[in-house]
Amino acid sequence: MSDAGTAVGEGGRDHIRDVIRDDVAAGRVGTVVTRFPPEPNGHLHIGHAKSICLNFGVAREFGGRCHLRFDDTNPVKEELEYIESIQRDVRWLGFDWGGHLHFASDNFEQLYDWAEHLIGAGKAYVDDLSADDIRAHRGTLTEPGRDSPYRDRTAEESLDLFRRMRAGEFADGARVLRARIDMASGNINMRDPVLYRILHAPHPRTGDDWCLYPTYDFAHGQSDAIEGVTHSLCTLEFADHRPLYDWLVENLPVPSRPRQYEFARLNLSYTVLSKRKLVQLVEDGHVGGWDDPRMPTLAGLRRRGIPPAAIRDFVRRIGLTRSDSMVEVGVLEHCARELLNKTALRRMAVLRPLKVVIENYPEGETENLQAVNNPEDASAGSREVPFSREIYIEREDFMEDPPRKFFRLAPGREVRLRYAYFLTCREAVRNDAGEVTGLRCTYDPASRGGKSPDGRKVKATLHWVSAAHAVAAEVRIYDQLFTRPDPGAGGDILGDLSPQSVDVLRECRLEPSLADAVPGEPVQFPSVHAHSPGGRRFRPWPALAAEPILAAGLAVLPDGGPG
RNA sequence: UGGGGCGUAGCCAAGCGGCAAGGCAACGGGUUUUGGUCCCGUGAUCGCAGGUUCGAAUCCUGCCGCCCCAGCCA
Repeated sequence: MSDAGTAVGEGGRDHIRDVIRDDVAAGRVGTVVTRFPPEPNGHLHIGHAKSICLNFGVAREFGGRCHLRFDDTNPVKEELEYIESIQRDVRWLGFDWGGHLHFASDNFEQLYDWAEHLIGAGKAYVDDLSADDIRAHRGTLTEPGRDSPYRDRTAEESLDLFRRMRAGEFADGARVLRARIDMASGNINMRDPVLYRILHAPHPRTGDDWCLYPTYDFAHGQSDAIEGVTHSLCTLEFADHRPLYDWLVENLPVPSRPRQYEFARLNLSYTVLSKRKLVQLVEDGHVGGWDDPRMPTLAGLRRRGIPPAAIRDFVRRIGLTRSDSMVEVGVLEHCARELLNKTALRRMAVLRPLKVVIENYPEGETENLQAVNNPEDASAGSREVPFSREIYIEREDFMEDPPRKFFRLAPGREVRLRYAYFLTCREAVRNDAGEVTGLRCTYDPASRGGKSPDGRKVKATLHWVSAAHAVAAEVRIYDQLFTRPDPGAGGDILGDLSPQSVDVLRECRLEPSLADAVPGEPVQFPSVHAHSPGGRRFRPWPALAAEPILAAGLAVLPDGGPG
């Protein structure tokens, strides 16, 4: 275990680890080899984190290895940019593939040879039917399919055609290579699935070398076999493909015999994890980009200040099963809070400033007070915070006519200024419109540090910032992107977008030490009772986890859940 | 009416024939220089109905419900 939460790779007990344990115990596999196989057509999100933690975690637990393999078989959708970002995100999450960076495209030549092998064995044929005709022949869920008129053409003819497909003689969609399996199978994936299609498109890695590309089904299992993957772990929707996966691996002279096992994909409340929908959010400008703090992408979570160890802990907690489930975001938020509470530095920041003049504090004087960096961690030390006659406190920490349950400042009431002094409100200052523009207060010089010598108590502790020393900043408060736990379930995803999921506060005042904040290092603003843009009150913590581009005057507040 | 999966508390999830782990959430109470943290306390007879058994969430049968599959996407 390194930092709080789970160490990289720590796993539990589940149906997949049970199988692997048995395989190892029975001597069926020597070195356990897994792989995380993203298609480079989008950014990784929290759902992928589940698979990444599983694959890399299992490899580590069993002393094996995990490969990072890009399933780059569809050049029309894939881009180099994603190949880079995916590697960066996997590393950020805390995993390392060593020298095992692979690409399905590394195997294109071998896969092509195996396709010819299948043709030669009478187990695959070139079909001239159009995509529409193939669909029409496929049958339905309850009716068997019909043979293509080209299904029985000779191996020689298919081979000739297949070679000419590679040579570029035909247009996209003109012909495909199909496996000859069973058009009457109840499993539609076995009704002569397409193995190769013509695509005159440049590939991010192989350029113009090919004009026909293998489908996922033809590339995945064979790539596993080439790499020596022993346990090919994927989500439930591929369970239907397992018979095909097995059929191919059994009918081809592959160097090893991988096995596929499935687990349920992650569903998180109040967000969407489908690549198509995430792309839509980005492309239609509903968010600032893939790394918008409201996005469930790893890049977005990172900007929101959620540490990778919190994500690993989250994955460990939600378990691994074969049953569909919807995990509440609260679990993720809890993991982030728990870790951040132990590690984040505390700093004072006033989001909506209200000027306070301490009338009995000497004019022009400044003193430095000691403030603890993290009450949960003494080794984090302390810092000095300047204090003076004029300070800012949170506007909402004062109420002229407070209700029963309001414990903070009000006329005549005494509270504590964190790490400073006890403060008593004498009166509110108003402008012509009658709005409170400031407070006149007095302090108790004997309460320096926040302790009352006579033992009297106060019901609240306020955060504050010295007016003359404060750093001006913009703070953004983010809330959930969607208004319902199951976005889109009522029809349109866009209709469930929260009308205002971000609030930009431009008048914030931060304590001076924040000017030196390390970008990306989470910071907590104790006692900030942030409100979501929609008015919902966040828990008083955690307040900020920064992408602190504080240099640019920006800080980010992570979701806090309803308070 | 085809094939493949799944059904244990609000949400996850252990359990694999012997008297239903744990986590999150929620609700009480205590501590507290964060209305945070921390601490203590509070919840299920296991989709339904039969059957087998001394005994079943765990075995059998039949229902019911939910998810996935008809891309030349992955």
